[in-house]
Amino acid sequence: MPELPEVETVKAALAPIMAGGVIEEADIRRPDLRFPLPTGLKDFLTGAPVERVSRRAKIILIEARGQVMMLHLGMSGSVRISDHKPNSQPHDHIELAVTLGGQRRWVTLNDPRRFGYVDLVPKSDFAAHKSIASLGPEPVAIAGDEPIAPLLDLPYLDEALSGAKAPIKSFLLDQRQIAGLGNIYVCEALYRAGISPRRKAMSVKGKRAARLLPAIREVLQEAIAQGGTSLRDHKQPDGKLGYFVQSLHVYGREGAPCHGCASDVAMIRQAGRASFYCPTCQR
DNA sequence: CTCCTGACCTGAGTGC
DNA sequence: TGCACTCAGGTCAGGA
Repeated sequence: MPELPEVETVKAALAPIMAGGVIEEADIRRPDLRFPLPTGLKDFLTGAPVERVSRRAKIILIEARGQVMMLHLGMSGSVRISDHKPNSQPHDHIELAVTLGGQRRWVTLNDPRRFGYVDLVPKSDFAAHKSIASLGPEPVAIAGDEPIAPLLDLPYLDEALSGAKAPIKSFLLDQRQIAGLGNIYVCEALYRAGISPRRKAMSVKGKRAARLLPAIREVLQEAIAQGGTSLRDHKQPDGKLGYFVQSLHVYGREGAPCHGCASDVAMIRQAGRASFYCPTCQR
């Protein structure tokens, strides 16, 4: 489900209700998601004063007690925030009760497919964690956030593109190159940049590369501003839908008219993933 | 190394 | 209705 804009939406909802507060209760309802949950997770969480909630790539970071709890939502993970203890839903795996400013709220992690994971790492080892160390730069800066990683820029992008033989579609999905993009926003960024997903990454240079960078930034920033993209069941933590789905130009629109030239949007498979694009506008 | 495939898991949608 | 099948927002191990 969640790419950078959806994860950013979750983090932006969690930060004001968790940072500076205390996790008073932690209900861990199964031993694993994609991986076994870290040993001692319940003890770590129970009574923990939360220092900060942030995000790197698609991973939510909750800092407390000298450690960082890493939360990845995988394909189907979501977070709900409730003012009252919620009725348990299928696939609610972790429920936290958090108190801040005298108000208690409940934070529930739901993940039907369990492709998500939770890990716990000392702050001093965070940068070396295998899910963090290999990540590429962050594509967008979030107003008010301290930078957690280098920001994507054109010199970096040009250099990274120049050595990549894979299609640009696969390149952009590779978290080691740029962190945070997923299938929706790669398709949309390539549409905005007028670049075919089939083009070899190393052939994206000059004006094409210069168009790609703002296309990536703008599509992500617009999606964040609209609360992400709700396709099937994705919701923001307050239960609202993400409205960026209205702004999709190609993703999920196979056979529908291109918004630019009215020819049919095409769908191909690349590295096992669907790529949607306009064969006329994207070269 | 790089790149691609299949696996992980459940639920929603489609077609018969 | 029911069943079989395909597909889904993401990684990750393994093989070419």
